[in-house]
Amino acid sequence: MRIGELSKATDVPVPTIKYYLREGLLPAGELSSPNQAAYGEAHIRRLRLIRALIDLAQVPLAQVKEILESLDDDTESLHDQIGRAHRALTPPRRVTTTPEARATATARVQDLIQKRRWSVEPDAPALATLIDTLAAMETLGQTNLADHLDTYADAVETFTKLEVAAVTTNPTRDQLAESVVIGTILGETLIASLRLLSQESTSATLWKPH
Amino acid sequence: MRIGELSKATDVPVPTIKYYLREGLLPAGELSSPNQAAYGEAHIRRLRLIRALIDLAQVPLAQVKEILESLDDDTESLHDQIGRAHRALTPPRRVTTTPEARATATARVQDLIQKRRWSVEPDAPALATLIDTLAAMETLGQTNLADHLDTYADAVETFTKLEVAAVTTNPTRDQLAESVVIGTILGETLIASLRLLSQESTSATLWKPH
DNA sequence: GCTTATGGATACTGATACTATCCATCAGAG
DNA sequence: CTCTGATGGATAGTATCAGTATCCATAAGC
Repeated sequence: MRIGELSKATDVPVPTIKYYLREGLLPAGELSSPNQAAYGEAHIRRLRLIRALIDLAQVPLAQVKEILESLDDDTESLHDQIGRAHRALTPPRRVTTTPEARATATARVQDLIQKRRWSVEPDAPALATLIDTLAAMETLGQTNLADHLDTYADAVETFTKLEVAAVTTNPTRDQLAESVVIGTILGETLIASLRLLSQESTSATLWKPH
Repeated sequence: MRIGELSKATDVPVPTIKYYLREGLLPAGELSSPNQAAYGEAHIRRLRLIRALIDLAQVPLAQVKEILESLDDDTESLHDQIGRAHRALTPPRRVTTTPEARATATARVQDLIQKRRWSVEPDAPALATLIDTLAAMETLGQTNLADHLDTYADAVETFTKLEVAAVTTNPTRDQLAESVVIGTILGETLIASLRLLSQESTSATLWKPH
């Protein structure tokens, strides 16, 4: 397959494919002569994955690159690969909330983690985001949701169990890793859009004028 | 309060506050003379809300503006205000999946909506995202999750019920609208980070080397 | 042999979210 | 009452991101 056909198959413009090749997101095709390369099915799959992560999950290109490198590196443990995917989903934030709100939020989260016997690294990226979010809700005078943290955590544990079960049926380590990463990232988009649909429906019945 | 104090109170640099004023995200202070304006508590709140939406929920500035305008416009129905928040969370995507995958996904989603008696506009932004996400999962050979759509939908309905209950205790329409919008947007960040924590914990116990 | 496509390199673009600078004015300290 | 530093407003500049565009020598396929 030449680059034009790859472009047609994935609907990604040729210059964009070239860009991904330059950036190292896509492995080079097999060169038969200095300006002739052949691409295969793997390139189509990879390109589709890249676009799904960028377009659907809004993962920055640099993080996509990291994730892909991690997936291609079979010396890395599955746990570390997941860690990278997580980091891709939680960009570094510099949030300001009142120190009191932060303290309350931190305590609440620590409590949650302890009660659920979750084993979480203290520098987990999602930990900071969770604390910041709770603190922001508090600062904005929106405490109601935080009071139901436990209910949220229950639901979220259900998701995780489901995903682990779904994913461990995968035969090979490679496929497993890819499944987990796709599930983690696209799963988030899936849940978010489902939630919006459910909200819209509820909003329509409760608050739609007339 | 002068702009410098506002800056100190919120930890947002003065030039950034000026920028938000220019862009119409923040209402102007009360002018006492051509170069002297006074800001109040409302400005602090507003600024904190803006930063939470931008930093935590990654909502683009232009969308933040739209949401705030909608919140300030009391002729708009709550349902429409929620609609705007939803649109802010679902940027227009141009995704390519195989037509077959799209068809399957569309049918699946229609089925889900019908069975749950959700009332959703056919052009709801989240609808397209959900279909695209399922189609992408299918195209990427990751069908497992989609088979549990119903379980996800159950959990998500729980969220919505919880949020509606939490929010309808608000006395005034204004506060209600703000609560709903904050809950919708920051709630997403909350759920996402909780999910990552749960995943990390599971991953640590299952797959952490040694 | 002629048109079109290709790989590779380099340069340019548009959007986003700020920062920086300038300036005339003004408040408050000394 | 003067001097310093902040302020409102305007305009210009910057960094990052994610591509697009252009050029060129070479190769494919009719």
